Order: sequence, then structure tokens, then C-alpha cells
Amino acid sequence: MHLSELQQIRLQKAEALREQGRQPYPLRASRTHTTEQALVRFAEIESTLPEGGEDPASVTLVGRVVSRRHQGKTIFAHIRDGHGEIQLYIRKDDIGEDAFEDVLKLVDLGDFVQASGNLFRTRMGEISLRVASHSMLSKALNAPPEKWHGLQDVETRYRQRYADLISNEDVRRVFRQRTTIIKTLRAYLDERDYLEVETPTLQPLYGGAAARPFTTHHNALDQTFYLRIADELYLKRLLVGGYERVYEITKDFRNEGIDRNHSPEFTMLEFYEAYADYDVMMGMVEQMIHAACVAVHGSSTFTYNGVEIDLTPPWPRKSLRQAILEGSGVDYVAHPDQAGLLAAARAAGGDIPDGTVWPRIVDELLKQFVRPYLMQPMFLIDYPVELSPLAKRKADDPTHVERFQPYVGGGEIGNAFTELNDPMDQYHRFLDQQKDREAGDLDAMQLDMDFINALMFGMPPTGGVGIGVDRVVMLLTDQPSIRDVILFPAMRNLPAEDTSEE
RNA sequence: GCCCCUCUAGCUCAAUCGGCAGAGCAGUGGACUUUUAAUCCAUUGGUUCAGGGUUCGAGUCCCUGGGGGGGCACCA
Repeated sequence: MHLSELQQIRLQKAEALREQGRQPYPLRASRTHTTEQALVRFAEIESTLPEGGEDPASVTLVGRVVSRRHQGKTIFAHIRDGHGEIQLYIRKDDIGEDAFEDVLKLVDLGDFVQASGNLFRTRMGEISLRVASHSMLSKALNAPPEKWHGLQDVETRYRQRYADLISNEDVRRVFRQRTTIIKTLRAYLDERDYLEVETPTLQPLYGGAAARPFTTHHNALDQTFYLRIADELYLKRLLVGGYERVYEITKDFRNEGIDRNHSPEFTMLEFYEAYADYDVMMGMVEQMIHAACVAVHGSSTFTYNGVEIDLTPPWPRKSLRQAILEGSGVDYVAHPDQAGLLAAARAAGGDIPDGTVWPRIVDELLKQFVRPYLMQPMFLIDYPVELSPLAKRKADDPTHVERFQPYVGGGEIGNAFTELNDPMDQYHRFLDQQKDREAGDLDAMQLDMDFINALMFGMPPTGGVGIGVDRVVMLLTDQPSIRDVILFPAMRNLPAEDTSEE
């Protein structure tokens, strides 16, 4: 293992501690207060102290050394724990020459230390700990990134998220907010008597979405399994079983391209409610996303990509047909054939390649003429049946299904239907998918006869929603890439390093 | 899969037309007993992503490969 000069110097300091009979990596730490509690404590008792007085009681704090300033026979340093930062004030007079020399010679930025002493307020007004004794908790061999600019290199930030988190407060904030958002979504459903469930990650057939799967093999069963691309078909089986409200927050896996909006593993929230329809589900979506925004920002509005967005419910609803008509001037219902719609789309200025099938042209019109302008929240509703093999047809228009997608900030954050519960209709739509599959469409859904069997036991009328949790987090934390809201994003392997000893 | 950009010290970044690889932070040595991007003096540190080519001379130009970013395609 090769160590840089800086690493070797730090390693020698660890050895020096051992030679003094002290541990660079002791078994245990003890602290009486977090940094946050210490700051609160002093603020509370300060009025009882004489002017410039110290807290008479001793406290013990722990944390990583994140900055320091030497000034002759005193040292100022900040330590950071999981709750905040506090300044240490170290005087040679207080701790003795040897201990002071230790801080100078053996403690580096990045080390975890423990310090005991009395709280006071400096002349500059900062609550600080006047250190009476200190010890090493963990010697860091890597120097932290540059103190002022932090870690900027995008590749290193993703590959070594730990270093990113150490040096970039914004990144720490984003992932805390991510947790707040997920907790809020979960609490919203829990409060409405939804049952949180777990369905298989390893599935013998993959379904519930159109995507290519990751494929794996179980040795003992000698059988192919697929990592789930969606939970949908299993959650619906639970509706058949009699649960009325179920949800799952979990990772889905799709073996597709990686870009700013797509990660091969991503977090999906799906929830299903018996005796509800897509209108009910729209009401829930706008409320829960709004609640998440309030939880993170304390407000119904937030800024995304420089645009102020207001999530106050209710969100406007517009049919896909109307939105495309307004955006492009094309009424796809007036062009039920591929050639006619292609010509109309191109006449409107659409960039659409030859041979694009009818439903894909509709999708392109949406993508090119509508989606980029949907900055404020809106539900697009009622999609052509060809685009939606798991959704229920509209009563007054069998060419369209009851489906909606919530759009915010120019992107979709979910997909939802009044769920198809007619087993024979579902069976025939699977067969249509099979035909596409045989024609070479690798994304077409597989025929799942067990799911048909479940529907034949009867599934109540149901509303169902899928929310792309990472997309919601990107939106509410104003992050441009899905990698910025996933702690350890998938990266290509680096070439193998030579680890042989010399 | 295709196109464009990018890779320099531990970190953040310079390096003019192809002409001695540099600074700040961090580190090391020193001064400084209320500082906070502390300050001041001195100083160490380089496979310029890898390999090849052109050239008197390559961080810089060319080729191949690798990592990363962006765009396209894919993602109904």
C-alpha cells in the first residue's frame, strides 16, 4: 500500500502516540454534551455568571477537528460533531507544556478528539470550551479537502461521498432533507391507515413498468430472477387479498441508460387505495408533495433552477389532449393513424424520426411542446390507452384511460391510474405486449398469468400512484442531477490498483 | 451506442504562440497567550490520467485507451 508523504507524516504521529503509551484509536469515547447542547447550556446559564465568567461545571465534548489557529501559547480550534460545531480554546498555562505540545505536533485537521473543560464566551463573542484536558479519539491519515472551497471534483465527490460530506455543508443538508421528505411522505400515508408492506425484490417475472431488468440467478433453485423494475403487480395482489390501503417505499432497478434523471437503482413510492379512483389519488399527491415542501422549507413555495414554484393545492388538471393541442396546435384524436399524426406533428415543428409509432408520436409531442413549460405544478390526465397497459379505460371514451402524471419544474414526478381490474381486459393487453415483445420491443411487459389469476379472484376498484422519490428530492432540494440526491451513485469501476507489497 | 468538453501537488486552481511546471490552502520548521479564511518568516511536495507519435523541445499539437461531466439515443 502506497502512502503519500502527507499520509506518512500522519501515520508517524499515530505511532508517536503509541510510543507515549496512548491510543490513536481508543476503544471508547465519553461525552457529556453534544456541541449543540453545550452551546444551549452556556446560553442558558450565562446570565447567572459574572461578566466574562466561565461555566463552573466541566463538560466533555467530542468531534472532528475542522479548523485551527495557532497563536503562540494558545490555540483556537473548531470541532464538529453530528449536531454542529464549537470552538476550543487551548492555553499552554491550562493544560501543561506536554499536552500543549501534543496538540501542536500530533493533532491534525480531520482527527476526532475528546476535550474536557469549562464553557465561556470569548472577547469576539463566541461560546467556546476552555480546554483542561484532551485526548485522541481517532487519528485521520487522510487530510481533509481544502478548507475554503471544499471538495469540488465531481467524480471524487460521487466516488468518495464520505469526503464530500466532510467538506461540503450543502451536501450534508441535501441528504438530511431527503430523509425529511421521505419521512413526511410515509407519515402522510400512515396517518391515513395505509399499511406499509414489503414485496419481492427478486422476481421470477418482471412487470409493472416498461423497462429492461437486471437479471440474476439463484443457485439452489437453479432459476433466473429479475430485480424488480416496479412493485405494482405485487401491491395489487395485496388489494386482491383484501388489504384496502397499501404502500411500499423501496428501490427499483432498471437496466437502462444513466443520465441526470435516471439511475439504475432508484427509490420508488407506490401506494394503492381500494374504492378510490384517480381523482382521489390526485388529491393525495398534491397534498403529500405540498406537505414535504413545507417540512423542508417551512413554506408552500420554493425555488427550483431559479424559478419560484408554488405547490399550494389544488393543482390545475388538464387533459393530455388539451395540453398538446395548446402547446403544438395538434389534436392527436383527429389523426388516429400513424402517417397523419406524423405529418401533423412535423407541420407543427416537431422533430420526429421516420417510423415512429403512433403512441410514441403522442409522447414526443408531450415531450417537445408541453413538458418543458410545466414549471408550476399541474396534473396531465387521460392518456391514450396505447400508452397505458395497466390503466382502466374511461367510461365515456374507451380510447383513453384514467391516468395522470404530476408535473413540476418541467419534469414528471410520478405516474398514476385508476387501476385496471378486469382480468380479461388485462389478459388481452398482456397479449398485445407479447406481440410487441416478439416484434423486438425489449421493454414490453411479460405475460404474468399469476397476476391474471389474482385479478380473477376480484380486485376492488382501485386508485394507484407511483412517485419517483429521487425526482421529488431533486426538486425540493434544487439539485440538478439525480446523483446529487443519491448518497452512493452507481459509477464505473476504476482500473484495478496495484496492491502488491514492495 | 454516438457527439462535445474535461483530467496539472493531498485539496482549489494557474501555466500567453509549443520554450525553466507555479500559486493559495493543507503539510514541515520558526515568531506570536481571545483567534476565527488569524497574521508574519522560511520551506517540503509533481508518473501534468495511461501509452504511443510529431518536434531541437509537449501540460499544451496528433493517435489509441481509461475515468468523469454534458448532450443525443434508450428510458412506451
